Amino acid sequence: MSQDSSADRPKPRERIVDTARDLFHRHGIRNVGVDSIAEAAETNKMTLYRHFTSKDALIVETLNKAAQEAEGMWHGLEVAYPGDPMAQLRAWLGQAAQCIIQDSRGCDMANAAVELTEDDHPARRVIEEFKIMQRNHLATLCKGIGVTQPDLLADALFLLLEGARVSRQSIGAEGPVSQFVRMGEIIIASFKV
Amino acid sequence: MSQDSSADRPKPRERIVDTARDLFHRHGIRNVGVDSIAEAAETNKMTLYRHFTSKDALIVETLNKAAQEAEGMWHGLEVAYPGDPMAQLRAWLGQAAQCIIQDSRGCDMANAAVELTEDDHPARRVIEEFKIMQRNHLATLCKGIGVTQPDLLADALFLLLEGARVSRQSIGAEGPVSQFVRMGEIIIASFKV
DNA sequence: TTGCAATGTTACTTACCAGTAACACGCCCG
DNA sequence: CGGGCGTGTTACTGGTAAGTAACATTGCAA
Repeated sequence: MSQDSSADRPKPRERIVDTARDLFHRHGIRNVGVDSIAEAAETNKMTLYRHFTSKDALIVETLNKAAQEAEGMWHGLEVAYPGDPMAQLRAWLGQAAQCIIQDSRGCDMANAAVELTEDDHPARRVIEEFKIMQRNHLATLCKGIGVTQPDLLADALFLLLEGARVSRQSIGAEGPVSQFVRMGEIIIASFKV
Repeated sequence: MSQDSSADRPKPRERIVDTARDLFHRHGIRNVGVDSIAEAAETNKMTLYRHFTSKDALIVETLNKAAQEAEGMWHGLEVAYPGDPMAQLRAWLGQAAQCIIQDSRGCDMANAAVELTEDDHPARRVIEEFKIMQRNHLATLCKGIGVTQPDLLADALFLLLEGARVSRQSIGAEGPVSQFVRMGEIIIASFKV
């Protein structure tokens, strides 16, 4: 064991990314300085800048990590209900609802798009690709449950989730957001046959 | 006529609010400084601070003005199709679609909620009240078109619009957003009887 | 015309933040 | 044991942003 209090904690780079994700998520990207990140990650600004060329590069890295986790979530659904897209879709609905209720700060990707308004910001590319992937995952499931307009259903569910996550931040969890699962089920049912 | 080039332009206070709204909308609140606002409003920082005690106060004022305009929009719908809630709802759907397509920057209220993360920020109260009003307006229309679950329909349409406006900023106008009107009509139809 | 009220101008303070320089330390591998 | 490599520390630069002070100007109204 090292003389440090926390023996086997991750390396600085990983701590920085994880801490930055958490702080960005809770307070917003523009409201968090690199100094705070370094301090919260129990390291310092120099080490941060040895791993990332700029704050923007760190932002991109945190979004990439978020995208990676999301991919894992989709994979998890497929593993949990193999060959049963309807079950996967229901599970997705439930997980999304849980996420919305528990977390008041919405989707990091969508929030980043709101905060980073420069057209050529490197994060915008990551955000767009991520959202396209999410929609495609949904579309794949919808194509497997036997509806006449799977793409349109996927779009509807996509917008429903986007709306719920952003509304959670403005109108709270007791408004329309609380009906998320019911609405999802009704929309799915209305597309059947 | 005054010796100024533009003869009968609004007073500084109004110019400041309008300019701030525009800049906040286009670039995000945190990305716009009071100096830029004053300059773009063709006045100066001192005059700005004589009318508003702080940047936060100006933010609140811009959101209030946005809320006021939105109320005018709802009133316009009622005037255009008096006693015909279904026509008002369709017109609302069309106007919202127009707004989403033409403007890439989403809803000022929702965006402000993303940027202003402090729980006690004075703007959060304005934002929440505004969103509740929007949902109530929708619910009023839905109660007039003869559906079994008007509140649930209102919630669905509310989230649909919220999702479309926020998605416009991440995935663009050619994705799920492009199906906004169709999805709105399908959802309304699915709630009928 | 006088005089007040709103506006304009310049300059300043204070604070924060992104990014860098120079140097010191400690740990692991050979 | 020695030498890097990653890390820590301090201090700094340059820029920007919120907010204020003091003074000049304009315009309207009595």
